[in-house]
Amino acid sequence: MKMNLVYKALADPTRRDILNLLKNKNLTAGEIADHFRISKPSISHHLNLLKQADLVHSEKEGQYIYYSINTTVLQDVLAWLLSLQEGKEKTE
Amino acid sequence: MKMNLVYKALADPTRRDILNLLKNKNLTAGEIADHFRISKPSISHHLNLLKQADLVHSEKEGQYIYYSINTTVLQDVLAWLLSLQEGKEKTE
DNA sequence: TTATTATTTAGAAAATTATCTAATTATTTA
DNA sequence: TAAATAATTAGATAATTTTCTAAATAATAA
Repeated sequence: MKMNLVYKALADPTRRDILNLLKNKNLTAGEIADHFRISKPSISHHLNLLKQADLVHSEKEGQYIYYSINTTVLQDVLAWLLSLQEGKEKTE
Repeated sequence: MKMNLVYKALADPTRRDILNLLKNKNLTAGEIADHFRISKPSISHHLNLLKQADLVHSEKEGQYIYYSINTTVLQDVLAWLLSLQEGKEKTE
């Protein structure tokens, strides 16, 4: 897994908002787009970046595409953040 | 605190490497720059972004400037990541 | 089959970011 | 004081990212 894609994906506020939306509920691309003022193609692009980072999964259902969050990759981010905090205990 | 600056700061691999370097040891700008192939002004720029995000602190000592990591802002990132994970427990 | 709806892909423009060299500022040493 | 060292600032360029409209694809409904 290319962790750089994960950090890059998390760097954009729109994408973080999308993850917040998917936190409790799986949504279609259209439902997601409805929450934002930017165009559907732009949202589609953000969803694609989230997918490349493996932060979301998509599943086609008829003419709809449902998106769901995948938090497994966040484990590595979490671990890294914790490691940064622990490191300081020695010198302080 | 503008959290967007934090996520943006963490999105660059060079800046993440800088944080890794500062994890155990405070270093001068020059010592940090020596770890990378990119120019000193570029490193200076990255340090500035990390500082704006409040992820590092700088202190002048004579002609040197010492940089140290500040992990307090990471609490919020950590909390958000955990909230994303928790949200899914309901639906799964 | 034709029209409508949902979504993505293509291609381009605008904005942001990363990087460089040259110049500047501040400090220390000879 | 003059030279050397540490670091930043300035200004430019290249690369990446965000966003848009228009067009394409796929599925459903009339």
